[in-house]
Amino acid sequence: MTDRLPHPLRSDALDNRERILDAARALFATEGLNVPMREIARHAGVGPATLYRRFPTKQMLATEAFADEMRACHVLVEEGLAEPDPWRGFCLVIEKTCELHARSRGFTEAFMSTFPEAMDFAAERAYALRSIAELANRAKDAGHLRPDFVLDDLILMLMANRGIHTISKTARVAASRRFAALVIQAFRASPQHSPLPPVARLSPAAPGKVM
Amino acid sequence: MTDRLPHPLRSDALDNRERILDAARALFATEGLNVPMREIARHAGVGPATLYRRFPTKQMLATEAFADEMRACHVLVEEGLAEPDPWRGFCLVIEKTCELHARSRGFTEAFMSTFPEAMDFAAERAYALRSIAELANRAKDAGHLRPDFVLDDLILMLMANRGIHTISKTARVAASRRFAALVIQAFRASPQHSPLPPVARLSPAAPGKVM
DNA sequence: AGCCAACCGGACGGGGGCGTCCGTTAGCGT
DNA sequence: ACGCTAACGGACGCCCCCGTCCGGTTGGCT
Repeated sequence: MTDRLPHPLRSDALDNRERILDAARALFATEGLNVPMREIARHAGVGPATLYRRFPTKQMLATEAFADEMRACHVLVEEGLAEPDPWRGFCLVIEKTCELHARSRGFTEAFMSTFPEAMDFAAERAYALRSIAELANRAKDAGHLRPDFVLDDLILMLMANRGIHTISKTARVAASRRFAALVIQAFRASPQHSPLPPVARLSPAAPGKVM
Repeated sequence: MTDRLPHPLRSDALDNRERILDAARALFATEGLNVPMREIARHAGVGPATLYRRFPTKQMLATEAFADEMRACHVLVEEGLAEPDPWRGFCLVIEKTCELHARSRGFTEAFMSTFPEAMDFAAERAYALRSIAELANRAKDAGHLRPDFVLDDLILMLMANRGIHTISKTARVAASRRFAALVIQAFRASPQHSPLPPVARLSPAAPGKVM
């Protein structure tokens, strides 16, 4: 599940690889994607060359390091879709997504910023967005989601949730929980809401050099 | 209104000073506070030494560069307070604040992150928050703002609004307008909202090195 | 046990930002 | 018109990060 045929990797190499991934996960989570490669290497007790040998580019490292989160994201969306009540499913997805993103600063950055080069995340992200759009439409039909909701609003919320990455981790997941609740309140259909200002195209987001 | 007595500044020096501030405003707005000092100098058509002579630290430069925004922020809050309907005033403050922050990435960073060292912004920020708290209480009493709103929720929203700084400026102010509308919807008192998750302490925000 | 290839990490050169020094230029007061 | 001095900016040394090369080490197979 990890590598292809070319080399089964020697035992010490495989051990290092694992320690590198652990260090990367920890540092990406707390510091974001901008941690120096060498810092990761140091933290893993490994020379810079070894790090570069295993993961020639930071992108490849990030892809492997965030595989778990990526899977969690996929699962979370499917759970939302499976929920019989679409509005409940929609809420679940928002809550879980906010929490997931609150837990790792690096994951948020990787997930949000369509990478400079092609990124495996893009496909997964597209899948998630498509599924949520489906869910949103069902929730609208059921009359629980405000009719003027558009998918870009969700992206807006994800970008916004990204903004809370300036506080300690514990406070952050608490904050993002409350944030999710407020977001849900904002999206809930209500007799008293006034028309929303027009949407802005967000999708071709220029991420401005993340890696 | 600009400098103290020690030196009335020579004409060319004053001219350079002005061009530096212009460049700083432009670059801070688009690139954020992390632009290299030299880039500002280059953009102003000035040597690095001149820049450092006028503004020994980036913090001083930022303080001067954002004086207008700071004033605008002050005025905006006072307008909100002056509004006869507190809920309307509250909404106005949110809308205007979001727009103000959407217009300059650097201002958001400066305003939000209690600077590493003491910052003149802190006082202004404290004033704004105090005033908004006052406004919020009035809006609660009038029954338009949800009773479980706390000031930290507003900070949360500001931090979130900061998250949208990854898109082009035009799209950004549109996005932040819509964001503000959604935020207002989230804060409005409503019979159907469920209890919010507990707040997290945000104020002693560890900004993690901004300058 | 012994060998070989896979693997390791220290060291190197390049690039960029930082804050400061100093020889030169030019504003301004007489 | 002249000179004094504030003001200028190119150049310097420092540090950190980047990605790669190479001589020494060690796992694993025979």
